[in-house]
Amino acid sequence: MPSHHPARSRRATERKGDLRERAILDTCEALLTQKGYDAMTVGDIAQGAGITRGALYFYFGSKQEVVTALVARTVEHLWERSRATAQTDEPRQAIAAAMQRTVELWDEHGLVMRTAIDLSLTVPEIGELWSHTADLFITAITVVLERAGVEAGTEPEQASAMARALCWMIERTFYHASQESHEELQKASSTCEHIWLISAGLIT
Amino acid sequence: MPSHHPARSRRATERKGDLRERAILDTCEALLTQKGYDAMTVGDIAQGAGITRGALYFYFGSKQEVVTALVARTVEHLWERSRATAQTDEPRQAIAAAMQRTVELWDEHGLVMRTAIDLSLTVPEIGELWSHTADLFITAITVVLERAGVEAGTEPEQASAMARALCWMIERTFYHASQESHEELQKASSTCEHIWLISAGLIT
DNA sequence: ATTAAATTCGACGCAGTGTAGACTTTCCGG
DNA sequence: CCGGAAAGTCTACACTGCGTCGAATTTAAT
Repeated sequence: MPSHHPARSRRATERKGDLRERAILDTCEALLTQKGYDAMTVGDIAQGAGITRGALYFYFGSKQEVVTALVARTVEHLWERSRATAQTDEPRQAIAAAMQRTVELWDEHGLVMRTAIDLSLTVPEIGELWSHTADLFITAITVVLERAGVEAGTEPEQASAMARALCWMIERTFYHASQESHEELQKASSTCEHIWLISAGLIT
Repeated sequence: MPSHHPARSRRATERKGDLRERAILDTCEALLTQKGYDAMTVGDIAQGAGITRGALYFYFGSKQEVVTALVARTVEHLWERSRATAQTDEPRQAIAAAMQRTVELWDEHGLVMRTAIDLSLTVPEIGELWSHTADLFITAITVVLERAGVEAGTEPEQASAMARALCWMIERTFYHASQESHEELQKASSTCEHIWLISAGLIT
């Protein structure tokens, strides 16, 4: 590993490189849609961004690093959006709002989110990023469950463990639905919301 | 594609090739544990099975084909086991039995099942196999839900859609837990069983 | 205008895949 | 028990894609 990788912390002023870097990530995202991770070559990305392979390696150390950066960019977005969502104390409203937001997130970033999930195993960096994101959701779900009267704690039938299972249910259900259509996503959302409400004891 | 691939339908009598074929799949499974799919090379598999790369390509057309065959073998096992499990009409018992069986399956075949899930996207053959397997589970869950009194139908809040979501919850929860330990798997099972029971309206 | 940093390029080496064709072993009917 | 076909095996090769190197060129600041 040479002294390359000045990919981080460039000037505050907008240099040509910042533009290129964004072009690379955008191209990567587009190619991911068209061909998928495996079929997408570093040459493809470089070409799409209007530079050569050699130049791309000035910005990123590897194909994995490119995708990791793309995931990081997207995940950043998720966190922002999540923070921005109005919080409410009323569990039913909180659940509805959370599901609504989740639909929007998957609508906009479904592809990158699916990619992140797929690569979590093989690219530790991405696994880290995604599991951290999941933790945020799990924590949020836990709070809602407890507020709705589910016993707090980490035992299998208490709020924390249930929140984890519900999170995975939502992740996987949306993962599949987002491959289909927006309509499927909406239906999936209804179903998940329903199970969440039941699990919280808010409907019988 | 040449006239290779006599991998299927060999003699009824046990030929040397059948033995080799099994050795290849066994080695593949072992290597999958040690290094994971990407790091595992065709050379590694061949070496482990005591043959050269060239010889391996006599049995399987590609690395993906090897793994697909391994998944197929494992999935076959799952189906057998599922058929063999005693059926009961009492929902509570049915759920408990199903979860118990699921724990056993993930204990024994967790690695291959995780691999199948990971490769579902990139290897259509495997995706097919796994989605068929999931359908079996979804159908089974649907039956239990309906028997427990959940309204039948495919709308978002009816049995079929709920069964799908519950199936994904179980898949993903076990996927993660099986990477940890048998204990985690047991806890995960309790949690999933609990949510399933609540969703079926069998406990409040 | 000069100098250092930023950026780009083309060429190279390496690893891994899949293919080709020759060679050996095993199977079986006469 | 022998001869040819089928089954199995090997070495060598072509191709693709990744990551690296060093030289050339552009850009920015002094």
